Amino acid sequence: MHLPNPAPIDAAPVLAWYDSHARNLPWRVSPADRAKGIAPDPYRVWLSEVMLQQTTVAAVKTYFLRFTSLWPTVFDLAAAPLDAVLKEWAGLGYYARARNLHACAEAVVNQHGGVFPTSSAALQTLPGIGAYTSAAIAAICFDEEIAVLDGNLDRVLGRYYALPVPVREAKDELRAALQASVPKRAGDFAQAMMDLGATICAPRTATCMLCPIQPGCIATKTAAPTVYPLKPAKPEKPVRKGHAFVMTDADGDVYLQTRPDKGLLAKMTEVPTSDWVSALPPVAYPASGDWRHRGQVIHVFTHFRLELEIWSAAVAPAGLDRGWWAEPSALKGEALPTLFRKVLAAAGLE
DNA sequence: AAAGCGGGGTT
DNA sequence: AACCCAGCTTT
Repeated sequence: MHLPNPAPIDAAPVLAWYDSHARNLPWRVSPADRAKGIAPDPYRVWLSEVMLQQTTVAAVKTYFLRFTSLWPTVFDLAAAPLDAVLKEWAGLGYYARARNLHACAEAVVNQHGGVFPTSSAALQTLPGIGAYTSAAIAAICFDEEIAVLDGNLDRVLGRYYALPVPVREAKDELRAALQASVPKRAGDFAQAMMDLGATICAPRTATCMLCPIQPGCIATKTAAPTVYPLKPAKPEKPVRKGHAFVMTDADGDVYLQTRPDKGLLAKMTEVPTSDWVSALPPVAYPASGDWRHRGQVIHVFTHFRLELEIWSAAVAPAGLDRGWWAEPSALKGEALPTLFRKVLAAAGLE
């Protein structure tokens, strides 16, 4: 046990702070409207929460507006082809989220009549909805009195209790301490604590004099509150190298194909590449042509750094039957991850 | 329990 | 250039 008998957080000043300092977000019902009995739309809250998994608010906003414009209800999203969803998700990353999002929409429509379940336990059985997201939806939409523990709260609680070990080693204890603090306004409390972590108790700075829970905070009494939460040592990122081949035909169309069903960037659109390995392999062109080297693209993933040599050529289409030829003007609408947009840009397209 | 899985905003 | 984000799923 790292937190013997932790004191609960006093929710009252947190809610009072939220009433006057809540962020204005496209998927959020303001605390004033919530007090009038206006409830959030579970579809919009769910969509925003999935987009926000490991992704910043700033990056999500435009995607959220685009999705809700194209597909205003869960019925619309469930009826859309997965392909269309992947195209709209392109650039946001973690593409398994988009596949699970579509599967979840289908499950809500086909198994729940288009109505989202109202308990965190039921929500968590749906694709792409785990411990955090189920709690967030249940609290925000239905005021279920449940602890909503995300990366912000890891930091806020790690500091509040001056947690002496990395969060991963005390997750259950933090959740229990938070659970003991949840008030009736559970949804506003969850959002308030996340806003607190995003604005006052930020990763590199803590503006403790403005913090509504400073009185009980242990870290603020120390010389350097931001040393919490303690971080585990990070492993070094390996480098992988390879070649990417941008081919055009006589019409100037570009050769594209779909990535495999599983693994990195699954089912997304790409141009052909070599394997990505630690030592740059000899170049093996996928078709004959006047190949030109177009420089290098560097792209950093979560668990490795990728360095691709970019080659382009006009080729005869014979033997290329796995993919398709796309007009350059149509590239914008393809399900191209950022990596391959960089590759096409290096080859003079896009 | 650990690994795999993107990309960009912020500092 | 490092850090880290409203985490989930698979192994």
